[in-house]
Amino acid sequence: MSKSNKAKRGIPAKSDFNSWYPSIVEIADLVDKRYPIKGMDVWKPYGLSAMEKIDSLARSEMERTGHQEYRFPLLVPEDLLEKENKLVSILKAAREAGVDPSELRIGEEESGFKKEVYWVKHGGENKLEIPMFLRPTSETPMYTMFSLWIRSHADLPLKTFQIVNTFRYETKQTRSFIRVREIHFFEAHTVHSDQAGADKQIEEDAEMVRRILHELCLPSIVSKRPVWDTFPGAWYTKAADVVMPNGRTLQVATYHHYRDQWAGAFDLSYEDSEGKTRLCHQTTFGMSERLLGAVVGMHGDDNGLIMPPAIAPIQVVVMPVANHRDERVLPAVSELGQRLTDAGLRVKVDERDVRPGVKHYDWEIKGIPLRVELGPRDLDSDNCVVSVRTGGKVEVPLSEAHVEIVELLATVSDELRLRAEKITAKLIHSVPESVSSLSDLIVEDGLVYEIAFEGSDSDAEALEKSTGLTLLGECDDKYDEPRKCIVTGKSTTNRQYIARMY
RNA sequence: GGGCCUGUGGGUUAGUCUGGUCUAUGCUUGUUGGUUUGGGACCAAUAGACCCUGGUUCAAAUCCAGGCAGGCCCA
Repeated sequence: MSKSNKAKRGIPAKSDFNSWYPSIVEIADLVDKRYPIKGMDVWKPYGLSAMEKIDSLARSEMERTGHQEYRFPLLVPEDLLEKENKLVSILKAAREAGVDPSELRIGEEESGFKKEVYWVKHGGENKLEIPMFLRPTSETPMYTMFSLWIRSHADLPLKTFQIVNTFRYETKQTRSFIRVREIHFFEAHTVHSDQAGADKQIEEDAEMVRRILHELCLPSIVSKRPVWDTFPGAWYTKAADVVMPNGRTLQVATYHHYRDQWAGAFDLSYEDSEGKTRLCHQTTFGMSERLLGAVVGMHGDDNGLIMPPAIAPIQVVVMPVANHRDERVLPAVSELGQRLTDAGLRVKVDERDVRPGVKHYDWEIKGIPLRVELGPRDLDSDNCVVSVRTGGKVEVPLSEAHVEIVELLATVSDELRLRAEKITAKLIHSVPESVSSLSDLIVEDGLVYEIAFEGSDSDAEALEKSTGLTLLGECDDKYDEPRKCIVTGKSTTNRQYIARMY
């Protein structure tokens, strides 16, 4: 017992986030990174279960808003990409023609995913006439089919989604859940008869993101991405970013308004009620396992993960204590376990023959919100002891346990939200108006900066160059009073954030 | 795209510079048995590794070449 300072299974301190994160995902048994391809982890049951809970949140949002689940093929023939490439280059040309050359960003390379996808070029020994690639996202395969399905205004709106794996050939450093080569991806694609329908869809997407992030107890910054960071072919892109404890932002959700740009490329049109052919308007909405990455990174602590109750694979662990001394214990434990299960909770009864301390540490590392101990002393006093993962122990009357534990879970969620807000607030530095030029802006590593900014592409580039940070875009949350833009001095209510992005 | 570095049991690590004493070290983990059991118990026994291919040499974990895998830095 004098060894209580023994390293907790080698978990580095969370303050050293860049070592803590990769360690914890393996120690908590979410994934095994030893598979011999970088960026492709093996999902272990615990991690997979947490991810499935997140998927369920997304599915229930989809159901609530009238989307239907599909599943499209993994392989895409190369020639389908031509439509997409043509679209992207047309848009690019249009943008360039309408914009002052001095405002153009250099380095916008040729469009398409060619370099970022995995290619399938052989079938057995034979070279394929038309190579195929593994989907990096599914616009191309889906819209090809949509154009067959949609003929009349009665077919609209078409609201679809799928949860599938997508692939990107990442050459940069990979990190579990955050930057991977095989992505557990959620994508919703909708088709509308006019822009107003798509506009409404974007609002609905925003609302869904808010609701999901609320369940995950994650605060976020929602911004409209700058033009150069807009998804290829999109009219505009909005994204939700979560600030990780090391001050880097993690994009966890995006939604794109395509207007009728993609529809033009994929011949997505319908006959309206007057018999006229019109182009469709489209949106997409994407999320991924990054949500789990954000949960891990935001809520975990020196002792391991902390799972938000909404997605905790196990919400309550019930463990017998000193059952070798008292035969009443085991029956009481299984009765309590059953009662909690009947109350709709995800419960695990841990009857392993190991010391209680081992069980506590095991479940603590995995971030189980509540641990219930039940032993002879508790039986004598008609109580049980509940250890709360966010801190503290509570004695709860046995007869009321199923009610009180549900309430305690809610307090864990509240506490996580509170902590996450605090962590985020500490990481965001609001640049005061007195800092009125770029040269006065001193950037410290590990922080996100909030600034008033309204300028051209080249102003933005200057801003990014001088700070070494990336502009997230126009935040949805505007300033109440106009402020001076930090680059141009123009008066604006545009709140923007600059940060190192993952 | 350019440069640098690394590869030893499940994890971590010593040995590599200077080839032989390596039949490869420590910790941790696993397994078995016993004593234990209200927050990481103890004792004993036991299992488990030099990335791959080739070269140099009497002799290679160690030196050389290539491959594969991984990491880091800069554009």
